[in-house]
Amino acid sequence: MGRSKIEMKRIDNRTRRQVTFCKRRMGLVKKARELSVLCDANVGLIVFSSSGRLFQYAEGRSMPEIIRSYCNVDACEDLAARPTCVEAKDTTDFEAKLMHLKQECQRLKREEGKRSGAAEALEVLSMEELVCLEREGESILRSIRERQERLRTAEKEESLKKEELLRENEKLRKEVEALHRAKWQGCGLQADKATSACSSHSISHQPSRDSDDDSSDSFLQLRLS
Amino acid sequence: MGRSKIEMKRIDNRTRRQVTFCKRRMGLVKKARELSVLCDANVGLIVFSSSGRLFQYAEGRSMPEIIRSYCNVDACEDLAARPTCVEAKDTTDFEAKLMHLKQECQRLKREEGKRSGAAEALEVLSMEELVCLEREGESILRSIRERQERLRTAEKEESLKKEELLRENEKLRKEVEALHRAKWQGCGLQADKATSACSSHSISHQPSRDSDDDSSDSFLQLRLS
DNA sequence: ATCTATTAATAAAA
DNA sequence: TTTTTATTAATAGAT
Repeated sequence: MGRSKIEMKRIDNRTRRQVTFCKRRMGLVKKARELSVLCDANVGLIVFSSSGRLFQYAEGRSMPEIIRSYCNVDACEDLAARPTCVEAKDTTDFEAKLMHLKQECQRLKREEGKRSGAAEALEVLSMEELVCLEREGESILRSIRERQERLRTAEKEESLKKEELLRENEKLRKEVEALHRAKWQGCGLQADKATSACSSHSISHQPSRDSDDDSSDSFLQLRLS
Repeated sequence: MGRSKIEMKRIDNRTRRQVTFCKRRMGLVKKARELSVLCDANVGLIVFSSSGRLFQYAEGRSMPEIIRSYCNVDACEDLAARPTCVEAKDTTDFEAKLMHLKQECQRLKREEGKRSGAAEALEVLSMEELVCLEREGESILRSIRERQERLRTAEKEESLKKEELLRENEKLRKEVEALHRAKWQGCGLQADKATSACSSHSISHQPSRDSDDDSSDSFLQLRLS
């Protein structure tokens, strides 16, 4: 529902994805509330955005209560079944890895912020850095356009080749037709048979309409000879 | 949406309530899936019908994982306090966090690749995506240039203000000089002393050369009065 | 954030 | 229940 239908896959455009996330998250919460109110149900909704932010909604009872009920009814069995100690083993290792990844993530996000042209990100840059970023952006845009151009050229070539093939096909078809006529003329065969045999071999995009005129001519010639 | 609008309160009719519950529950799950797919989010949905039946839906990760993440971020202290769960919780949680961060990192790297205009990254994009990227790039360049423009304007304003200050300073300096001269004339003091006293108070970037012409006028007027 | 053309969900009926 | 259909609601894209 919207100005156009959208494909059911991850939205590539970052901005579009964020806007959609916000809108649909609100829509989902609204629907959850309606289900809870209309049908007297307990609903718990947990949403983690792709950046890891938590959104939650609980109606009827609090989220912990709902989760407890959930754990009693369903899962948590295997959770409870785990031996008390999976050894707080390489927690430090995990922590180190986490730290490392977090830093990497932050760096990437900063880069992304700069590249996404976010006002706050640009606000802190000096003129020198801005000029550098501008050059970079221009170069990227150039590559994008080059790639587009190459794609377009390739497409054009394809269609040219196809046209060429069609033309050649048409030419050959006519040649074959002519040769067949000449042959029938020699053998005294009828023209209509020849025409049908011919068209079954050629790929033609126009219905063989004017074959009447043509064949009537040759028919006339045949009679005269 | 339906043959008629319905009031937002518990549906009294048991049959109607059940039918609505069934339909809306399915609708809610569909919406949850769509949010998850379109926006790359992790969604967990728990629904208890009024008769206590459990329905659940989890996308992205399993419900226990989502709940564990939820518990870490938010509440559920007493759930975490279960002795059996505590030890297991830590490492699995680290694992979940690691996984999440890794995914985030990968996503960011992919984005960066696209944005950096790397040939390999562009090679795999469709014309549609390329056009989208081009628009994005153009918009970013626009923001960068706008920011540059604003910086330049601010700089220009600064320098104008400075010039203005300089001019005013010069004017004031002359005025003071003239007044001093008038005073010395009254007291019979010598002019050279006054000039030196004056320049020590003013900030001037040009040597006080033409002070003679100006002051000579007022000097003349003073003499006449 | 707000608007609106469109698509999607669904209330009632069958 | 499930399907159909007349309506209302959600929302994609634009502003």
